[in-house]
Amino acid sequence: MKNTIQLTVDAVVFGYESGNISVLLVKRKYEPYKNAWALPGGFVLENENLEQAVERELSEETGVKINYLEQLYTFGDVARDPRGRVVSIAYFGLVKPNAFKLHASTDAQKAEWFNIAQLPKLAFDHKKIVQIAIERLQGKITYEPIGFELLDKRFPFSDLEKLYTTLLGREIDRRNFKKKITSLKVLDELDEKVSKGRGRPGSLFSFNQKRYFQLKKAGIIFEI
Amino acid sequence: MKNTIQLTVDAVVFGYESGNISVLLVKRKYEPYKNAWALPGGFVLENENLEQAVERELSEETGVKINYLEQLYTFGDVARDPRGRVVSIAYFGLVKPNAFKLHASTDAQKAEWFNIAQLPKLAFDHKKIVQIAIERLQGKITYEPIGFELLDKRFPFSDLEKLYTTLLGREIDRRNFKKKITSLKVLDELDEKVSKGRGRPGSLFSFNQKRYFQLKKAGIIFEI
DNA sequence: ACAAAAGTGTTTTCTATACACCCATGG
DNA sequence: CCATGGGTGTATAGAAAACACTTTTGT
Repeated sequence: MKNTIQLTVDAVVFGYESGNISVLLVKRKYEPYKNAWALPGGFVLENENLEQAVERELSEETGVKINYLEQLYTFGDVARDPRGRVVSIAYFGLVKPNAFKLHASTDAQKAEWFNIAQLPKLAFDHKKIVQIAIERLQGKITYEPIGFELLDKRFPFSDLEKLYTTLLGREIDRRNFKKKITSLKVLDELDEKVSKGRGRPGSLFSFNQKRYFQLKKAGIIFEI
Repeated sequence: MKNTIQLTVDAVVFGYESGNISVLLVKRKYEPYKNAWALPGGFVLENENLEQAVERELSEETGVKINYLEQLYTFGDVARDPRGRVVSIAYFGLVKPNAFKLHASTDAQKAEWFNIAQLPKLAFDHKKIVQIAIERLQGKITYEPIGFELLDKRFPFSDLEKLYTTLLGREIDRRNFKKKITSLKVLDELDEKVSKGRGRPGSLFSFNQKRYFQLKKAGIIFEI
């Protein structure tokens, strides 16, 4: 049986910085969709696993090192790519704020972060892929503690709170939220405090990694 | 870029009958893993969508018509198939009890239902795939009303209850469970009653399709 | 009459939510 | 001293869980 189906991976990588959730996009250097914005990604090599392909493409096209990666969905409609039959396995990634420095190369002219509310027109069916990824992010953050993956190792509590209000698109009660998070015991409060220009300085927190992985492994219910 | 990666689909199809949750397996007719049990599935044709491929393979190999189908996960490890690089997109399916009559053909010697607690040794990485599918089924049934997909159109309430106790692997309180389900208003109680040999006969119920699709669309929270 | 399955409400506990004032710092 | 953001507790309402006896049928 001769198979002429091509296989690619695409990555929807989210980053968060000061109230903005961004997606990483690259400007295509070649046809099809030359000069259009698209998700970073490309053909899977025969001797690499899928995750390796994603990490390689991300590194080649954007220089970003991923912090959290999971498979999102596989898109295989017959007509999704003008080059012929191309099935794409989409991944969902999160990076910490210090990954915001980019350097494009290979197949990409440049890589940039775009606020998820102001995305440009995208190549292929990538708009749909991004949409599904956003839904997954919003869904997931309410029942798994993945929000931490988007923050620095040490962060003020207000950053976590702001991340959640941004992602969920609604205000949350600071006291109730802190109660919930505190009850999970995933946060260690550090001695250090940090000031945001004006106002009372806040304590820095960090993850309790052990506890965090325990919860994750247990598939813990973590409703916000 | 020449791509010699092959693409297959595999289906983990669950059926339920009188307290038994079963998975549909086929006995392989050809190498590799000739005579071993495996998930129904096969190569994706260039001009068919992924779901079409699943349905075609299921129909060819088992004669089963699927009632609910969703994508499960894509398995792409380099060494998962001795024939070379084969990436498989696994699907998750549910069928109603009247689908329990099977007729194998094409690549399969025969098709059979196996209780999920007594599976034979499986070809490829299909054991892992089945495991992931079982986790998905157990997870999903607690927050989406997919349990109905496994029952006949008209069923006694005790069947639904038993399905849940079986899937969750624990007893559930009949009164609380009925309260929960009733509050969703997805069930219509029919006038007809049915007896299970001995004991008091129970009313038959059916889904309120409209309400059911409303809930599904709204991604309703449906915790059991 | 007894064994087997169906049907039915109330109480208690826990969790989610609503809500407002004081504190520490920089300008 | 004032503007800005950080920190903290309690009361209420709603949902989940615990719990046991009666009814209907077949044998």
